[in-house]
Amino acid sequence: MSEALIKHFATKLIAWHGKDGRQGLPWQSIRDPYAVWVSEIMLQQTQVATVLERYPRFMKRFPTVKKLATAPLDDVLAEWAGLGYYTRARNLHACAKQVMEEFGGEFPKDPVLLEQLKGIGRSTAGAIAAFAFHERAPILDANVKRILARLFGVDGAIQEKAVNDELWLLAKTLLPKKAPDMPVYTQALMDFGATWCTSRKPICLSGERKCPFAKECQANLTNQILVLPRKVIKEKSPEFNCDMLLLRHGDSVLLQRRSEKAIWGGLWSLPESIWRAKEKSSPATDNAVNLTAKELFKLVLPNEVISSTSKNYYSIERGLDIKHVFTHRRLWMQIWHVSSGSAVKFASKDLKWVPLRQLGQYGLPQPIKLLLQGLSLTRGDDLRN
DNA sequence: AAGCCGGGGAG
DNA sequence: CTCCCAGGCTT
Repeated sequence: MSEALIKHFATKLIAWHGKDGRQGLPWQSIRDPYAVWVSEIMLQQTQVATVLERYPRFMKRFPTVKKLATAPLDDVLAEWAGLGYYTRARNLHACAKQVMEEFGGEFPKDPVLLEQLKGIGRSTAGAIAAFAFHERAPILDANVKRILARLFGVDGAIQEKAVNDELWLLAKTLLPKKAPDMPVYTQALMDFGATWCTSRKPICLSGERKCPFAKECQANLTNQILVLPRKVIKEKSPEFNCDMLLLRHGDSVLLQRRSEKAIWGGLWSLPESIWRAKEKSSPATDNAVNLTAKELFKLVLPNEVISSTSKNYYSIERGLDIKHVFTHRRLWMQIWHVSSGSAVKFASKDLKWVPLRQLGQYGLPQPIKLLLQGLSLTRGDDLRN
């Protein structure tokens, strides 16, 4: 039965980690709760290689929870730009304020209290409690779900509440008895899932190494390694078109702050039309798109007209067609280059002329950042002609 | 329970 | 291309 496995799991896993776990990741040696917290949030749904680049930068810019709490949100978003899931950055900022105001600047060690903070769910609370405070709190991220579903043959879709509850109970049951083992145990779980018990090419199927749980793993014994954890299939993500205005005057480009509720929430981007269900490309629809671009122009600059004859003239021409893939959507962005003879002033604080060389100070969506970087490289081209 | 939110790497 | 991920929040 699995009784023996339950009893010895933590010990065996820690032994595995000593030999084959990942070593030397910068956040592994850290016990400062603030630093642990930042690493846990940044690592959510984000690749280790990416975090290796961005984590030291973030910590250098915001070395303490107080520095983060008192920084302008725009600075935090700018530092977060390119990492995705920007709600994390806004919650990070809000959580820092919470810690300053409600907890006197010190993170609580109780996972139940941690979970009350913005952006910290049950699993992240467990990770922070384990790493920073040696609390016997379980985690249940995608790695752990996969490991447990395979080892104990947990069938049924993991997004079902009953299955999820079962996995949480397992995670809690398997915790090491000694609190001081919590950091290495928690790290071992993540490492084992990330490097050995992987989703597509687990070590037990490649045959290169011998899994320490091979003789006890239910999925292995019943030849269901690639079937578990089971999940419901999601349908193909819908496709959209939209138009974007690349409005330039001299070395500056017009940026618009995005709504916090929208995708890329709170970031600075180009003025953008509504998203339309993707139409087939044809000369006729090309004209329709052009109309949308002109309406968009009218929305941004209600008192101006696109004309090459007036004194402060505007010209419009079709630019790049950029495809961008989200988790649940695919978007084709049609860029429209508009050049103007003068820099119109805007009353709205969400519209702003920004010199190309200052773009680094703004949080931009990744595809827009790349587009504007390309623009900077070819700076000197006169788009007005 | 299902939808929403990014980005990059693996296969 | 598709699938995956150190999830959490909203509906």
